[in-house]
Amino acid sequence: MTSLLDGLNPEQLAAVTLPGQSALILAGAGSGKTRVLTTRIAWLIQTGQVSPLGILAVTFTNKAAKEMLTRLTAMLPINTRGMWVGTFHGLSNRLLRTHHREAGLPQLFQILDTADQLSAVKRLLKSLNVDTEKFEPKKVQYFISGNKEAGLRPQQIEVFDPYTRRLVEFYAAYDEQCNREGVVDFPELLLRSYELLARNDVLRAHYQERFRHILVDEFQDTNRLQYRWLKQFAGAQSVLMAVGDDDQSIYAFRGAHTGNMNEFQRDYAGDNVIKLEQNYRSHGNILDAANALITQNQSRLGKNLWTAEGSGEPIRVFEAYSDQEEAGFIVEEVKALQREGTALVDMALLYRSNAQSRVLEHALFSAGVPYRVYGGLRFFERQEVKHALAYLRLLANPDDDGAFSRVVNFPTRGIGARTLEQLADAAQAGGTSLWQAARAKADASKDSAKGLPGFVALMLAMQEGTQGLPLPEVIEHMLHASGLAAHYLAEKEGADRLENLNELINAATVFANDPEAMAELDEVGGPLASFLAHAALEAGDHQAGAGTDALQLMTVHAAKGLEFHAVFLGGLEEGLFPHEQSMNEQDGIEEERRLMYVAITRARRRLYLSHAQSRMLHGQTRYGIVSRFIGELPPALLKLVNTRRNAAAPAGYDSYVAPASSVRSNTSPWRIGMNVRHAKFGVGVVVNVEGQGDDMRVQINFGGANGMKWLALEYAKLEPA
DNA sequence: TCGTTAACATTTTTT
DNA sequence: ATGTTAACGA
Repeated sequence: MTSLLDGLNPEQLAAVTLPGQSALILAGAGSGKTRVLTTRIAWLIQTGQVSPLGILAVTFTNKAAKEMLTRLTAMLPINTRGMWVGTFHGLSNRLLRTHHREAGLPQLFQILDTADQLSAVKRLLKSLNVDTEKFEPKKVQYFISGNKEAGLRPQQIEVFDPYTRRLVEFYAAYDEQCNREGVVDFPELLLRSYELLARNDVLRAHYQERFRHILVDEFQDTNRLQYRWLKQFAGAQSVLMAVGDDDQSIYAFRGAHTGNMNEFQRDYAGDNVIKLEQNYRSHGNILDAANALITQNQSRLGKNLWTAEGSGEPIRVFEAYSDQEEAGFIVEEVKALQREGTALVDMALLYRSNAQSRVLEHALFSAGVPYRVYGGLRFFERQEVKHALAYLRLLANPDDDGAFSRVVNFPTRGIGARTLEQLADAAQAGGTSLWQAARAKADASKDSAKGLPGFVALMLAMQEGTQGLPLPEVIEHMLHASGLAAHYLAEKEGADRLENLNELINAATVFANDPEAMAELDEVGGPLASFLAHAALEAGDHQAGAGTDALQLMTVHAAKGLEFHAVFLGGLEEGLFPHEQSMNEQDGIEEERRLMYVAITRARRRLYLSHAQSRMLHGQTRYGIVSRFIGELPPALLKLVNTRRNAAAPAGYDSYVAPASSVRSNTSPWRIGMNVRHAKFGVGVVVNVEGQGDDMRVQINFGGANGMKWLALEYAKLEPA
């Protein structure tokens, strides 16, 4: 009989079977972290140390939670229903639905995503007549969310200046608005849950008694509030296991607090720290490079990856003249690897920022290489889907002013800014929601066919018409009754949007038939509310093309947790990677270096690093020098593979150790402001110069009929005039 | 109310 | 270069 424990290395085994004590697991990249986590849960259950209901397992992404459940059901013949395995937000949602009264929330509270939250802030600032030049909505939103994530309510924030005082007032008013409307933003889900347990001794005791084993994934990414949230669930006999890798902490910019790892040691684990350092993913050279790089960071707990496999191939470095040449090189290599039998899905093009994908996409498209770009707009974030969801939200909770504002005049039904302003005033005066105010107004009005009364009639009819219908039919009814379907049908470019709306019905059908998903949320508010929560908490994979063999394009951030046979990392230039914005930030370079570490450790067998001397950025050519990170890798592991020139690498590859002088001075004879003569266009003045050497081109104003011209110096015959 | 234009900003991202 | 949003005029 095979055991769960078969095939684990000694450290993994120690982590999986650790008896009754809390521990911190430092799990390096590719060290079998997820396996340890799921095997431990399975082992605890199988050996009868805990019932499935006694487990609390928390992840960051829905994907990770799903993966954990899938692996768990493969290992154990148990029903995962009712088990608390999920994301911080998903579990908070469950807690708050169950105890909505104690938490001071309506049962059907709606969840605001980041965009909804921003429009709520805008609406608030408008109602307070705030000058949005002085207080940008984005900044106010950032302030509110930031403080919530630090666990702070308005009255707990220390104020030293009038500006902050104002922000705190907005925060308080914003909370009031949300309470009035029955909506909850992302950080509020956590803060509300935390406060609920912190204040309610009975509830806290209940959950602490229940959860004997608490496990957290990606612990290095937790923020302060998440850690405090966890601590509320941990009772005297709870055993905690936090799994993380400080070297892969790349989300400090959004509030992740690596200090949590030290605090966790102090609070729970003590010396109980297990390091998983054996890597099952990459060949030796790749790991040596990663180790050498990350050693340069000062603040780390310390860890060194090793592998039982051989060194493998050297890391290939390509130095391009331009981003275009870089892209061309990558495409050629990809095609060569494909010819040798590597599937495209097993190769990835990684970059620091999304803007870099454009050139790559262009080159791939021209070469006919299928590719798939990750990131970008997700399904539930699309405009048409948001409109549809807003109608549904309004059906579930008419007092949701955000949803009301979004659709009251969409599709347009002749309700202008004037009307809405009056409505907002009336609502504010009467202390009611927009919907209530609109109803009052409609009742007083004679003509109920159009305008605001028309909208009120529409919603009332919709409420009635959807009564008792199954979820997909509710949506279908809404799409037609609201006029959304007709609107996008009439629109020139509306076909895609219509398709997405149909896809929404599909999603609802799938959701309504998925016992797991329904079981999770159905008990707490009905299918519509469950579906809306699902839409808010799980933005939806931008699927399409799954299953086909396509090259993978994504940012380094998005690649975390993934692995590929071959990885191409482009744009290794100072200012781009490390990003220039990071240089001003506290510990910015160290986070960039961790990011580089993540990128390197994605590769199983082959790793390409490339950089370009010139690159189009924001419509201008920028000249960059090679990233310091290449210089931080042991030269012996690198191989320069430029084929077009420098067929052989320069001795010792020293130029990378001291990246000094790639910046060229502008030696061109053509300068801005200079008068020049052209054979055909006559005399003009140089207004702009771009590029280097043969690539150089100048913009000249010839005036009159010829006007502005861009001329390539390689071809245009110019002389000073 | 709607369509056009000017201004603007532009690292990374999940929930 | 490019996409998005705010302001403006028909």
